[in-house]
Amino acid sequence: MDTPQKSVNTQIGTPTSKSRSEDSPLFNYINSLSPIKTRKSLPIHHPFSSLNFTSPPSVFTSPHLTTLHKESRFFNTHNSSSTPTNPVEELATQAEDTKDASMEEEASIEMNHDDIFASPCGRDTTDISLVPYATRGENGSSEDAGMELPKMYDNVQAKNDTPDWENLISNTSDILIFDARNDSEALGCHLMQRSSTSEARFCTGVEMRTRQPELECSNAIPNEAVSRVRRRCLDFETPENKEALDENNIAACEPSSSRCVVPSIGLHLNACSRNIQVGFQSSISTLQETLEQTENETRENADQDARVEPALEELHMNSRKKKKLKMESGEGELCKRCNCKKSKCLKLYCDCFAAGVYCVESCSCRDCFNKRIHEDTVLATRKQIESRNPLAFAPRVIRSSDSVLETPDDPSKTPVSARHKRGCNCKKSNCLKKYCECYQGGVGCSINCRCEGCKNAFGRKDGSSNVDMEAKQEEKNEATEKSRTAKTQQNTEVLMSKETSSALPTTSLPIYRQQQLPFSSSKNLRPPPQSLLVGGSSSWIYNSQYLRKPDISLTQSRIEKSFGKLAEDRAEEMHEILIHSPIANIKSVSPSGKRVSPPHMDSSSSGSILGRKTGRRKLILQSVPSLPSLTPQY
DNA sequence: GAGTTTGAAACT
DNA sequence: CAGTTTCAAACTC
Repeated sequence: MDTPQKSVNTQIGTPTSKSRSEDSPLFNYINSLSPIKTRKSLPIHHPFSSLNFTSPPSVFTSPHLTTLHKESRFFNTHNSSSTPTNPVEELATQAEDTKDASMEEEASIEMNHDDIFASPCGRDTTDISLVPYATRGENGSSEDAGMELPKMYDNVQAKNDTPDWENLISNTSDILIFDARNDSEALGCHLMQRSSTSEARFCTGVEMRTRQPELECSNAIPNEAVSRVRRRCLDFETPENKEALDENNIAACEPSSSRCVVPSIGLHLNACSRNIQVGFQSSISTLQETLEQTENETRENADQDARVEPALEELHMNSRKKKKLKMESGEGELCKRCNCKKSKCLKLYCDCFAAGVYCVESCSCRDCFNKRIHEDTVLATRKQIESRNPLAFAPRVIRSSDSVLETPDDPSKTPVSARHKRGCNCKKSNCLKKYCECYQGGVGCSINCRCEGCKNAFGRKDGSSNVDMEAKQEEKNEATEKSRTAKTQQNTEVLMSKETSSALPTTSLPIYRQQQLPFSSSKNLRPPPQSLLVGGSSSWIYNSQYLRKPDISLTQSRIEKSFGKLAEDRAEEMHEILIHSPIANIKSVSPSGKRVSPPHMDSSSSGSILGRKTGRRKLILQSVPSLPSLTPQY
């Protein structure tokens, strides 16, 4: 199948240089003398041909191979940049801010594994927060199932990149036509690639191919640009910064820093979102021009969001009044501040700890051990808690249609787009106050809940949810969806750039699964502000005030929304990995059974999920063997 | 800001 | 597994 493509690629790969030389009498003469010389030039003219030949479209390619392939691809690409006639390289050059950036790319790429496996807190902020705790267990054991995720990322990414290059070659003409008007555009396209890549990450091989047309633009730019973006995201995670952060054991919400995140299984957007925000902010500065192009649309989206928001906003009005005070003090809700007195911030009582982040100076906790200096203690404690409940640090709120799959046999299940995984146990609050985790998470109660007198505004346990509100939201969603679809057709580039914004975080989150945006793409349902954040108590990060920011901040909010979804997905993924991995034997249900209801555990639901996401799930389980880390653990 | 309420988390 | 205790956030005044 690839053969014809190869030949075509070979033909169109270097049209200009070839035509010149081959037409020259000198060439003919040389050719007659020594064909070897002619061949010798081929690698130069077809720097990507070999890549094309080695492209393994198979989804089930060994991760090892794909990883290696990816690396080799990168270096090939990098080497190819020395070929001055390479149009790709020209575009890459355009996309380069500095030459140093390109040099950093190698480090960036190579840092991936490092970031994933090695660093605990600091350098990792973005990545490690999403790395399963098991991934870097204290002994660095690779037996943990969590290890699979980073590899999966590499695997899939490599698989994705490969088709990109295939496409790149096959669409050389497009490359030549493509004219990135500026760096931002180029990067934007690249980011688009990242987005598409990330989306395709969970597609089957066939799906990935079908998506390729969307990648044409990105094909015009080598992965260096992408890597550079990633690198930029990691700029905040340099050892220097980490040192600085670690010294004070804070990171928190200072704009220039990232909050230290406890490496964990948890998907704690409390930290992640912030990290993403910080990291992406850097990228945004580079992509500002691109974003300006999308600003109008972004504002429109903001308006759309605003239209959905009020109903939900009311529900949180009271709490916002108080939170506003925090916001005014500059802290806001982007970072959680705990107030623990007795738990030493080493129990799930502590929001910071539960969110997988270290406490910060602004916390009011006492005898806090949830600090980097006590990393060992923190990790040990986390491990202990996870041994008791593997999902202890997993998001509590599961959003999107997955929720339907959680309890497919539940007729009373409300169409709310998210569910609390374990369900609440409210007795007196009627699930109308933030005591209720469901309500706090902005989701309706479900059959998993054991609440009494449920009046959850987001959906009652008995199914008599706030249908009107949801129906309206659904209508708005559909309308928004249609309008966006139209916009997409009108201006694919811009939209892709926007989507890219959402996808970018995952570029610096190597192991993250990425799907559709939680509420913007497939469903524009604006979640309750707090529900945007999975991870229970961390939800509040997404306050509407933050989300309401138009321009770039809004884009960032989309990132965070995306991340919320990612976190959920990741949690599910972890969940499944837990199910299918050796540690699945760990009791995934709490002793009482009331805290940890494993909605995915039952055969029907898990089967449904697997059925729906069979491709990637099986890919996770089957194509990613337990391989030792390629990089040092520290 | 102090005190109360609440329900999750932890413990027995 | 059920009941109890502990805990900190949410809430009220």
